[in-house]
Amino acid sequence: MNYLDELNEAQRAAVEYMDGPSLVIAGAGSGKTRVLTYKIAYLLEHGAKASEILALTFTNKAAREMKSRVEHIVGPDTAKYLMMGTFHSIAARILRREADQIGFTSDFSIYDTADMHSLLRLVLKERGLDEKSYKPAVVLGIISDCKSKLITPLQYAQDNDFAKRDKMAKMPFMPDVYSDYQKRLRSANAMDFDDLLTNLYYFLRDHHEKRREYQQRFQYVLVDEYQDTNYVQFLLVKMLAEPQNKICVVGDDAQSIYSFRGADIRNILGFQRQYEDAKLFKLERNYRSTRTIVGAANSLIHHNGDQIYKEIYSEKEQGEPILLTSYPTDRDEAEGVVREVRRLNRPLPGQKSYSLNQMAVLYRTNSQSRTFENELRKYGVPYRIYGGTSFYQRKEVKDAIAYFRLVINNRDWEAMARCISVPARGIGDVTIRKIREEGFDAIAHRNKPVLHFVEMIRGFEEMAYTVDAYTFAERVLRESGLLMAMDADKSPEGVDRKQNVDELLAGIHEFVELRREVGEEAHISDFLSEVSLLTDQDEKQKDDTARLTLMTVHAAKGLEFPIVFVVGMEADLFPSSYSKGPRELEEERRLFYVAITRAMERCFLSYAGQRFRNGNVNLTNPSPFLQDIDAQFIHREMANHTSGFGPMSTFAPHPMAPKTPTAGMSKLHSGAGETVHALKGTGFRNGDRVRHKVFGEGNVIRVYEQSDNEKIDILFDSVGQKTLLLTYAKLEKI
DNA sequence: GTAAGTCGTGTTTTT
DNA sequence: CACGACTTAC
Repeated sequence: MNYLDELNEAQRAAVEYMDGPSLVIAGAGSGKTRVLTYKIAYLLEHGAKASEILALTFTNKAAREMKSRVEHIVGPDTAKYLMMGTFHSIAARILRREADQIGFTSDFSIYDTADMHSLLRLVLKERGLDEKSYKPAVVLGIISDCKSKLITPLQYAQDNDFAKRDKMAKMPFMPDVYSDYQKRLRSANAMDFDDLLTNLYYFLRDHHEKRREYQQRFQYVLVDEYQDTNYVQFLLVKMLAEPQNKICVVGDDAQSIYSFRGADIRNILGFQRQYEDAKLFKLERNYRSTRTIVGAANSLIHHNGDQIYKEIYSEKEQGEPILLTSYPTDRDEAEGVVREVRRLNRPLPGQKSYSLNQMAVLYRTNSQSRTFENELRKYGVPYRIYGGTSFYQRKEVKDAIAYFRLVINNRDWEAMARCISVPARGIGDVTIRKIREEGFDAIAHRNKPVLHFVEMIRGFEEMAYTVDAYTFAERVLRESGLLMAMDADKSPEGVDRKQNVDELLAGIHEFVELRREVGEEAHISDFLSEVSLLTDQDEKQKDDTARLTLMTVHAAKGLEFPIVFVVGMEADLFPSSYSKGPRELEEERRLFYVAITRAMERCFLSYAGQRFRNGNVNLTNPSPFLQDIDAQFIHREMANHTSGFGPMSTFAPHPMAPKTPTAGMSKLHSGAGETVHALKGTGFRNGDRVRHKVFGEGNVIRVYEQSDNEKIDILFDSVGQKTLLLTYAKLEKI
């Protein structure tokens, strides 16, 4: 086959080697996916059976993409036998098959974050523990951390260091909490995400025959994004690849950005120590970006210590320098970026034009998207935000799915709690607790609503395996009263929620149809086992309007855009204020590296002198990372206050400023010491002495007004070292 | 038992 | 600001 000609020397060497363990260090934009897909094709051509190949990814999207690309080369008939998927989905698939051997049924539920949260709260309540010291997010974090390191509740209880740490954190009963939590999961016939991995590991470790069977089956093991594996994933991969160790891991230590989720960069750094005969392939040629972008990224990442040495290079043109712009406020930043987007989208004659699809705005935190949304809406620029709460995490969708879950696994208490309370059917917390303690039967005969509920679910159970998933879902949601309750809610959010549930039903319908085409009938349980691991933000777009992409840097990993804006380049934001330690700082730097290397042609960086955060205006400093990029690649500029008032130094009223006060002004009280929201209007006059909530005192130099969005800017004299230009802040008069 | 009002807290998040 | 958890009032 001539596809090997499409590979460079390093890529080709990596593709052709499969006699033993190999590590492919794939720099950003170096054709990593290409190597993986061609490698699979190559294996298939050289005698491997599709079913012998196990390929593990981190996202469903990555798995789908790789599968479709392999399919393209070897054809669907071969490709369909490949074992390809995320760690979690492959683990779930095996565990469902072997469930009875470890005390679960094959219909076990998979608990997502919301379920885990509510289960934990139940455990805490039962133990009479205070959620102030046992913060659920923290506790779940500790538990997850333990699981990814294969520390059982028993081991946890015997560990003195943990005991000491928990005592300091005022959580002495952590071992009990952990243990209760696990017991509850088991009795609910449920696993959380981490359990999928640990349970599979323990199962294979303890069942020699089964282990040998799977080891035999998976002759070749390939792992994508290896830098993001945690300890249990490392062990699983290692175990499955034994004894022949035909294992190939692909990754980039410079793009390891998930250590906060348990990923251990040492897995990739130590691979060659783990397998002493491992071959190392480095893909250093970048096919994505200009030399400037690659050079800038290199200069940045070289400030990190621990890494596998490599020098990424590009053979493309030098390209434009990275433009670094400083703005007075976050709003100005958003406006400036939107202005640039529009300019690039609809350029002057003779200049290159870019579709909105070719541009992306990347930020550190989701909350930064709002400012951009406002500006984009103002100018009617179509955009699309990735991330946030995904479809299947939405309350209304979870409520609907809870019915299916409960019918399939009637020990799933979290699902039950949801079903019972939506729609409201006169069963409250007290009754739910009683049911939990005494069981349904004890309560049902003396409680009408409960009896009715039980009978309803029983009725659904009869249907579950006799009708297809769609018919089932539709009837359950209708007969449970959920659809009717949702129709009754005429509020805009309510209508929105109904739409989401309708979309869920449509999705189930599509699922059933797809299965039907292959001649299978899909039951609701089939849908459930597929959907429980789809946290995936639905890719499919309603129309083909070109849209500007907005997303976090994390979400951007693996993607590329001709034009990339990395915004909010400020200290305590990027790098995050939570990342003060050297290790954390290095991870943030890698994150910035990921951000820059998304850009193919042009990269814009920006920061604002002050930023509205958590209801306050904060003065900011430029990100220290900006110093890490070699100055030769950067061009700096300072933008004026662009919000429509003219330059900062001019105090003359803007021609567009309204002559009369803006709406809401009369409502405002601004007595001494009273907190006011400048957003709603301003009771301030030029020359007022004011105290800002965070930064002390100053004189009001000028009050600007703007009619179109009811936002008021107030320019102050020096507060600390800076002049504040407040757009929406809490102020006190003094 | 439910619906409206106050309080407090606040990264990133492939599964 | 903006959301979720808790408290208060029906």
